[in-house]
This record gives sequence, C-alpha cells and structure tokens, in this order.
Amino acid sequence: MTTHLQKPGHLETPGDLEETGRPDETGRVTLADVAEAAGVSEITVSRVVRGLANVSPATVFKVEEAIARTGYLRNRLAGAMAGAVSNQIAVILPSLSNSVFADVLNGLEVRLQSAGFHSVLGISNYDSDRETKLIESLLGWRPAGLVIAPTELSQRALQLLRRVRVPTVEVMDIDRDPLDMVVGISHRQAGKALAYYLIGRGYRSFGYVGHDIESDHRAAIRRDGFRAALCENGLDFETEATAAAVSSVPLGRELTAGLLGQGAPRLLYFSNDDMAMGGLFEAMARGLQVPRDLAIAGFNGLQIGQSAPVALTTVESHRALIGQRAADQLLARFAGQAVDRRIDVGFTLLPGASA
Amino acid sequence: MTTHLQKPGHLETPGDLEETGRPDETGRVTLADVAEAAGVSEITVSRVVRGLANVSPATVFKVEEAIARTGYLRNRLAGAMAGAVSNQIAVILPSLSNSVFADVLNGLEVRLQSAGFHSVLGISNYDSDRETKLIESLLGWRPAGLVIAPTELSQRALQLLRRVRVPTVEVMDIDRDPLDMVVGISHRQAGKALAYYLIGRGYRSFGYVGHDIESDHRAAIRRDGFRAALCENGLDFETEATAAAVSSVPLGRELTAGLLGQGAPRLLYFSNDDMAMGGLFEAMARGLQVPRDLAIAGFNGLQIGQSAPVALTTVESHRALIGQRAADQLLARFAGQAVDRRIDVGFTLLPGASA
DNA sequence: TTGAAAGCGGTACCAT
DNA sequence: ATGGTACCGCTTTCAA
Repeated sequence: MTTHLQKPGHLETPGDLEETGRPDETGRVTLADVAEAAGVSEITVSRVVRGLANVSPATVFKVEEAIARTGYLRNRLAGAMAGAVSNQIAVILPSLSNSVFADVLNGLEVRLQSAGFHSVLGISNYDSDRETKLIESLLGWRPAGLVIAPTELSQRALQLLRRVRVPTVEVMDIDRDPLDMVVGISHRQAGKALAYYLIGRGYRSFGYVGHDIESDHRAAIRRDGFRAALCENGLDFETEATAAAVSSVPLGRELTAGLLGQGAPRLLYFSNDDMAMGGLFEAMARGLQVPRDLAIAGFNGLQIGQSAPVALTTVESHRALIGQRAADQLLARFAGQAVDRRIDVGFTLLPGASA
Repeated sequence: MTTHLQKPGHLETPGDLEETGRPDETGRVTLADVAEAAGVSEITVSRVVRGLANVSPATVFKVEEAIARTGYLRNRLAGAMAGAVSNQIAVILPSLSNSVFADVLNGLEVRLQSAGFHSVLGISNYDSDRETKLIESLLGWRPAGLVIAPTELSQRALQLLRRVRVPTVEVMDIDRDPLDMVVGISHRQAGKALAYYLIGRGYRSFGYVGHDIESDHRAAIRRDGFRAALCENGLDFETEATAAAVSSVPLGRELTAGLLGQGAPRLLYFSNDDMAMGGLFEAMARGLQVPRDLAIAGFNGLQIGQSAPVALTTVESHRALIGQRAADQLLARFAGQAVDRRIDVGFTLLPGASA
C-alpha cells in the first residue's frame, strides 16, 4: 500500500490498543486488511459484509471476528462506485417549516429506514430554479430513487430526470400526469368535496383566507376546486383575504381580524389548517361563538385542529401515508415488481365542529 | 471502454437526438467523453466542473459547451472516492413527528444548502440501538460531517465516532460534555428559569404533566431543573400526570382532563408546548379562565402557542437557530477555522398570558 | 464455496 | 494553464 494524504476531516484512527489488528500506515482499514486478518480473500469479506448467502458459516465467523478486531467500517462510496445499488433516496420538498412536509418525510423515513435506505434531502423553497439545481446535485450521487413534491419542474429538470432514468415518485398532488409514478390526492377534488359538504350543511355565504398561492400551487388548486363547487351552485367567494407570505397561524389570525372588521361572510375557507387555527383563535379571542357567529373550515386535518375546543372542520390529507406509499412504490420497483403509475391515497372529510 | 451491465434503475439514456454528442455504447457520459468532445484532458474538464480558478476562460467555454452537448452529469460518488470531500452531512434525529426536530432540520438545511451541502437523514426514534446502526450506516458514506441529537450514545457508537474522526456536532442539549462540538441550550437551566419566574409571579402550587420521559431525556432534565428550583423554595410538584407515549396535543388534553377531575394544582407545568396546548384547550373547553382558574406553562415557544387566544407562557428554545449554528460550526471547521467546542444559543422566557 | 482480475469515474500529485 | 499517472476501495464477471 502506498502512502497518500488523509482526507480533511476523515482521519480514521488505528483504533485503540487492543483492537488494532492491522494498524496500517494511513489508519484506514479496508477490505484487504480484513481479508488478510481473516486469512481469506477480499471478495469473501465483501460477501460477508453484504450478508450474501454463499459463504460457509465457519468463514463468516472468521471474517466477523476479523472485522471486529480491525474495526473495519464499510465504505459505501466504493461499493456504489463498483456497481452496487446505492441505499440513498433523494428527497426534494418545497419546505420544512410547514409540518405537512415534515409529515410526508416522516412517513417516507418509516418505510425507507426499515428497508435500509436513507433520505438525502433537498429543500426547494417553492423555487423552480433551486429545485432544478437540487435535482442535478442530488442525482450526482446516483441515488437509488427520487421522491419529489414538485414545485414546477423546469425543462432542464425534466431533461435530467428523463436522462438518468432513476425511479421517481412525485408526491402530494395527482392532478397532473406523472413522469414516472405519483402518490397523493387530488387537491381539486378535496376542495370540491369540502364545498359540497358545507353547502349541504346549509352555508351560502363564503369567504377565502389564504397564504401565498403563487408558490403553493396545491393550495391554489384546492381553492379552484372549492370555488368550482360554489359556482355549480350559483355561489362564489364574497371576499378573499390573501397575503404573499408563507402560511402560519399568526397570518391566519391577522387576515381574519382584517375581515371581521368589515362584516365577514358566514363561513371562512382557509388555505390550510395553520391558517384556519389562526382564524379560530381570532374568533375565540373576540368572544365569537364558532360556528354560530363564524364558521371555519381548513385543510390537512392537523392533529392540533382536532384537539381544539371547537374541533376544526377540515379535510384529512393523509400526509404520512403519502410518504409511506411513495416509499413502498420505490421499494416495489427495486424488487422488480410492476407498480401502478398513480396512487390516490384519498382524503377524509373531518366534520369537526367549526362549521 | 469495455461493456458492462447497467445498474438497476440507473440507465442513463443517450439523450434525445440533438444533444447526443457522444452517444456511447452504455449510454453513460463520463468525464472522458466530455474531454474528447471538448478536445481537452479529463482533468481540465474536472477543474471546470468543480469551478476551480486555474482554467482559461476560452477553455471553460469549450468545456461547458461540450458538457451541455453531451449531457454530462457529474458523478460525486467517483469524486468522493478519489479523495474529494463529500458534500453530504449525516443528520441523526430522534423523531420527525415532533415539530421541534423538523425546526432544527430546517435551520440546518438553510445553512447547509446555501453552502452546497446535503443532509442524509436518520431517525433514531429515541432508540439507542437504532441510533448506533444509523451512525454506522451513515458513516459508511463518508460524510463531511455529522449532526446528531443524541439519544444515548452506545459504547459502539462512541467507538465509531472516535475512530472515524468526522467533525461532529451534538445538538439540543449542552448539559453533557461533547465528543467534539455541541450546540444547544441547557435544558436544566431552562427548567429552572421558568420555575423561578413562576415563583416570582406568586405561584406556589404546581403540578407536572408529561409524556414519555424515559426516552426523551431532555424533557426529563427540564423537569429536574424545574423541580430543583421548586425545592430551593421548599416546594415540589403536588401531582404528576405522565404517560408512556410520545408528546401530543391530545395527550396533553387527556392528562389534564384527568387532573382537573381531582382538584388540580394552581399551575400545571407541561413537558412541552404540544402538551401545554392540550392543557389549554381542555381548560377552554371546560369554560375555565386561564390563568385565573388554571395557569399553564410549557416549553419550546411554538408559534401556535403564541397565537392562541391566551398566549402560552413558555420558554423559546430557538430550535432553528440551533440547526443554523450547528451548520455554521461544521462549515467553519471545514474552512479550517478554530471553533468553540460548546455553543449555548440560550433560551428566551416568553411571559405569555397563561400564567 | 472461494478467488483472480478488471474496472467503476473521478481527483491528487507532480510535471510541463 | 494544462496534462500524465496512479490510485480511491469495492463489486462484478468468470473460473476453479
């Protein structure tokens, strides 16, 4: 073995005293070191490390002992380079400040982790350029799969994805045609279903309170669906209060406060549950009775909304399930199974008490 | 170039029609292909790709044109193998269902992403064995750094970390001595500070409502700190309601309901804001006046608590900041700068109105 | 069940 | 500013 420079920040130590089977000049323990320590070939050690079946128990024992003695740590970089499939999955989400995507990521991790995969994360911040850069950078690691909650896939992004042909799952929104696979719900239908329900409950006067819909196109689609259902019944939003900011409880509260000053409609439809909780809090703070004085509806089915003194009327979007199913799709594909291109996990109307 | 099998799920296509500079039998475009297309050497292309300065503008132009024409996609696996530092940072968190860690991750991503790094995620689920496995698996990718919110580092985990010598930041809790660097707050002091404040406000009757403290040792430390401050004043918790479950709003509500049946103490200290919101909701649902009939205090300073009709009395734990500072520590270390081993981001008492 | 040889696609080092 | 050469550490293929 020739000498070579240590990588910055990666100086593996020879190990303390007793566990120094083959100290080695550089301090790094490789497959070759373990092989020598165990008296077998490199490839045999490799087989043991990867848990392949065709190694005799006696050899496995010798090798495992040598691994422990030398303090060998598998190098997946070299493995992936040599042609083994990566256990990394690129995951691109628009945001992490919104708990919605944290939920999706959580669902993903549950499944991926138990199958031995890791997520490599990118946050696009609802920015198409950043999204493109992230795709390029993450694909450079040759991940086994890609999960993306797309913002607006650029031409370059589409080109990259077509070229690399990595198994890809688009998540959240099934209203558009997928590149490869898609898991989510129809946000348009979710918006419509809620409107139908509310109309059925007798509401006829509606207002909309929303966050930045320019970047969050799924929220825009929900609103469109909601409005379409209103139109079918000869109705429309009487007022809309929106702000070009990310959704949050205080924003919902603030916009609601603005509306309440000027004779608000009977029911306010919020762009999501965070915003709706703000509306609910504002109503409570003013001593209004919900839903008698003001009815409120949201979207997502966040747990906190269901635990509020007046449970939120909303639509459960099964976010963790979306993550899990997305992971399942990838895993099935890896296993060579045929999979559906499109999975609709469905939504659930939560009647609540706020409308 | 010899023939070789395509990796499953990674068949890079030759590119469509016009952009096929060098189709290549396997469909993969390598540095060599770009070099040939540009009429320069591989190493020159490599320099351009990495944005190194010592290449003439004319050459850069030629190479970039060749890259676009061939549809080359950088292979970071090979780069990292050959000795370039990885742009991956291993991140191990106990949970993602709790928004606290999503906030930390968000803070990390903000900084890491803008410096060109990616997080590779592992969720330990508050399980020491899983944590150890994750460390081993993630370190196998030879990340440039590691950020971990430790659960309980096993002997094997410590051995691995010492051996690999990857720059490591422990986050959340600075009450213990760090392996390498640590960024967070003293949860013990946070608990104490809140208790002092409440005692100063005249409260003398306290109860504790908590989630599974076996696994969430930081919550346990806060409670210990709080109690220590009580003891200094000859006080103690009059009652404790705990459950061996993860923290959640409904759990907080349920445990509070249990306590309120039996003449609850004057003030309830909750293990965190999720739990406290549950308490607040239960009080509101019963028509109790907060803080007149029941005072409530939490921990974390979640935004929603501050937007509630009665703003939550709590301690802001600056989670996103912890993530950012952790990233900064790593980046500074990569830049060869000397860094503090311990960074206390501090906490902020939010007086609120619930106590 | 085990092993030998040939890369995988880059980058570091040292020249020029 | 540019290039030649020698690996990085592992897994694949083929043979025994």
